[in-house]
Amino acid sequence: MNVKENVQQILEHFHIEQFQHDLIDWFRTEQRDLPWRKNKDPYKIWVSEVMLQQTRVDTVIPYFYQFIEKFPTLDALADAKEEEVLKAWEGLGYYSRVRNLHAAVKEVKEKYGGRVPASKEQFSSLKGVGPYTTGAVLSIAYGIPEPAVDGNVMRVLSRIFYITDDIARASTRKKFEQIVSCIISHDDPSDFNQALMELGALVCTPKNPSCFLCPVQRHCRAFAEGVEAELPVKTKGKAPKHVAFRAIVLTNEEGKIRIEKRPSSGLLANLWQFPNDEHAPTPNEQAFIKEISERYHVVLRSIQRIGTFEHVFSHIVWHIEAYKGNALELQIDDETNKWVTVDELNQYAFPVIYQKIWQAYE
DNA sequence: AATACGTGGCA
DNA sequence: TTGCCAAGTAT
Repeated sequence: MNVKENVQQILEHFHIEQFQHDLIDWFRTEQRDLPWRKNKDPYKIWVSEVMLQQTRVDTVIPYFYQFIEKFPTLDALADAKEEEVLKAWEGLGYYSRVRNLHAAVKEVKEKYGGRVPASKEQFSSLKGVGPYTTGAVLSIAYGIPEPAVDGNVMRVLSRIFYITDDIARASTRKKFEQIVSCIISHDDPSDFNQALMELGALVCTPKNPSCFLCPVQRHCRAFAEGVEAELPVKTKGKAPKHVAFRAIVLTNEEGKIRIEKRPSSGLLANLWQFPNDEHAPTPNEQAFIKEISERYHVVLRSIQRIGTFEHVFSHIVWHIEAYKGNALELQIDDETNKWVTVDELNQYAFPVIYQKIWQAYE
């Protein structure tokens, strides 16, 4: 059976207009008062959608306020230095999101005069703009009936239609996009898409869904069958790898701190960190002293242990043995290696794990 | 298709 | 405490 026939079959006996009405009516009275819902500024909607990728609403809210205050318009963000943009994102995670957003906004300023394109083709070609963000921004900001299928929507619809496809698989999202394309309200695509997500966040939750107060309970096949707790089907990923290494808060004779910029791709790209042996973990403290002395061209006689730190990423677990040490400085700064004062330290974006090490040092 | 890519919250 | 995330995208 091909995809279209499959979707046809799924939608058989489904009351589309009644569903739209029940869902949107609920959304209009029950939706949360969120900062990105104050207006339809495409730039602000876009920023919020990028921040919300894999990130909780409660976490995003303070970042959104601060980011918009700092970069109130698309042009303001386009004109900003990446250093400042990354700093505004510090602690939010998935930092390539904001580097892509920065690049995309620059492109919009140059090619489209600073106006976010309402064309699916043009908008979706921008860096960091995938199928979800395309649908979300075009529907919410411009009222264009495009599906915006995120984890909430897949969960809600897997229950409504009793769909048992594994939502961890990339291909499954396309099936849900087909379905949403068929059932989306053309009168109000914005409220429809947001309502589906809001329902997933407030009522049709991953655990213990509140079916008794669900506005679309009468449309839900999983509820009718009593299987809502079994859905959605989602296979789990593999266990993260463990990596152990050392890091050091290195001061010079002026009391300045040595920091270095991480590579421009990969984990925590372009963020700053303290000297470490992440890529070639040394077997003992003496070897670490030798390594740091040679790599940074400093005279380092002794180090003191600060403590052991663990940081869990989605795919890696870092175990860092942290030290402090004072060194005789023999090297000049460049773009990616600097001696900075304690005050200057807060201009640079650090991964959370290095913030923890700094706090322990102070 | 499968994996890389962050973080903090919650049961 | 350990697991599972939460409004995804790039490769």
